[in-house]
Amino acid sequence: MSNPSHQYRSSFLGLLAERGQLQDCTDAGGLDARLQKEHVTGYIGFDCTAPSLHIGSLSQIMILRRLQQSGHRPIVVMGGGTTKVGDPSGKDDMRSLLTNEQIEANKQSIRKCFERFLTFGDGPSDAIMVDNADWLDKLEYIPFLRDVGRHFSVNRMLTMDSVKLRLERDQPLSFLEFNYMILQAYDFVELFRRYGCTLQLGGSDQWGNIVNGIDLGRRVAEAELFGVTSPLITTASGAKMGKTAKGAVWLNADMLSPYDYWQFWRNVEDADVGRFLRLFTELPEAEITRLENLGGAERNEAKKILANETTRMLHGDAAANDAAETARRTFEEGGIAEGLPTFEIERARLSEGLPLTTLAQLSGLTASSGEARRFIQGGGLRVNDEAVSDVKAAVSLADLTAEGVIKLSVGRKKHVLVKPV
RNA sequence: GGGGGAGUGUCCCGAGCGGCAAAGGGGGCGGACUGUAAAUCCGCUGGCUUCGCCUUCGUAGGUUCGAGUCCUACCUCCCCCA
Repeated sequence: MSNPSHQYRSSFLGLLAERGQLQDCTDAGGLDARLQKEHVTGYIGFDCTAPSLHIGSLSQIMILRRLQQSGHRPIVVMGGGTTKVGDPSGKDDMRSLLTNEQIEANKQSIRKCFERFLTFGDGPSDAIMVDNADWLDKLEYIPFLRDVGRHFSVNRMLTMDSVKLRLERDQPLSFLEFNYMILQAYDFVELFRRYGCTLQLGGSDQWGNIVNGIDLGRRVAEAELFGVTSPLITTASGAKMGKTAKGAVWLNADMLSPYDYWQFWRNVEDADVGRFLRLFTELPEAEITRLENLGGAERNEAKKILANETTRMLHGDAAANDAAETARRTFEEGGIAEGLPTFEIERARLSEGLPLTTLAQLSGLTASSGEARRFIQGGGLRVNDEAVSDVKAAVSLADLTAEGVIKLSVGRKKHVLVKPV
């Protein structure tokens, strides 16, 4: 249920609604009033299951940013504690357990990217970052059960989607994971006590966890807490956001280059452009309306703007400009742009002549020489923009272009420059 | 504790009388068509020094000329009984 923005008086809820990031809300009227009259502290928790967040989390990050822009205080909660337990929501099978060392390393790696989206500090609307391991690790089992566990009915826990879906599909659910919702609920209460946090935000799959936290807060702390969820973001064709052939679309530059990040946004489906501009940029509504109504090939202009804006926000102006320029030269001029991935090889090896399949594999263009062979057979591999048909073709210094490199390509979009050294 | 069932190509789902690099989907990638889009059609979707060799079907052994397929033990999960 998407609510028209005019229903809300507070700038924050109005903004979320306008941007398509409002799915559900507990006591919308009460929260709306609260947001108008005081600084509200709100949080979102992030798992530490990987060394980087990916764009599946980007909508959540944008929500925290919008919370801050609306004058409120965001808390980024790193799930250093809850990741040790594993959230069963939306997953069919049990995740393999990460070691404490892995979780800690992931946490350190993830935290950096928030600085690009939020302003941290000590002011009333400055963001703070905390790790729920700070309090979860120290819990004592029996006292915790008596203080918190008694407020949870197993009967009701079994009806929560995260649990119910597993059971219905005969998928295993360990007792460890079963506890996740209790810990997340407890997080909310702990954040209320420590920071006066009264709002939890999250994806729609977190609704149950959020409501549990609100209930628990009322029971153990007489707190009036609120919850807001945002829609699960999918592409127009229904796929989950962010999976590509190479894997997830990571936010950390060392996991996915700014150029590839830019390309991801440049290549979204037509039908997604307007929605993504609203979700992932801060362009004004009027401009987005104009862009999404561009027809035919002009739609590409809207995609470039989407790519520029999203890349700029994550990686900065310089990286976004570089990516755009590299793309322009590669695709619009069909030329050779320095921004493309470059592979260096000893001049001597090249002078002897090297099988193309080997070079494609070495340079990382293809995963194996066998894959390179298949691409050649399928007419998908090019040297200096010319298709190669001979599986046994060799490459040598004679293939250097005027720029002194050899451009290898697979498909329209994947290129590597081979440079002799 | 007892009985029954399941684990297949490291993207997923899923067939598989002892001859299997292993059916079929989905997804992905490449080609054609386009606008670096969608839809459609075609092809590919273990590795290598490729007329051949090597590694794969939960783990470890065994039977066999030959095992994903049979036997034994173990691990994990599901269901039923206690």
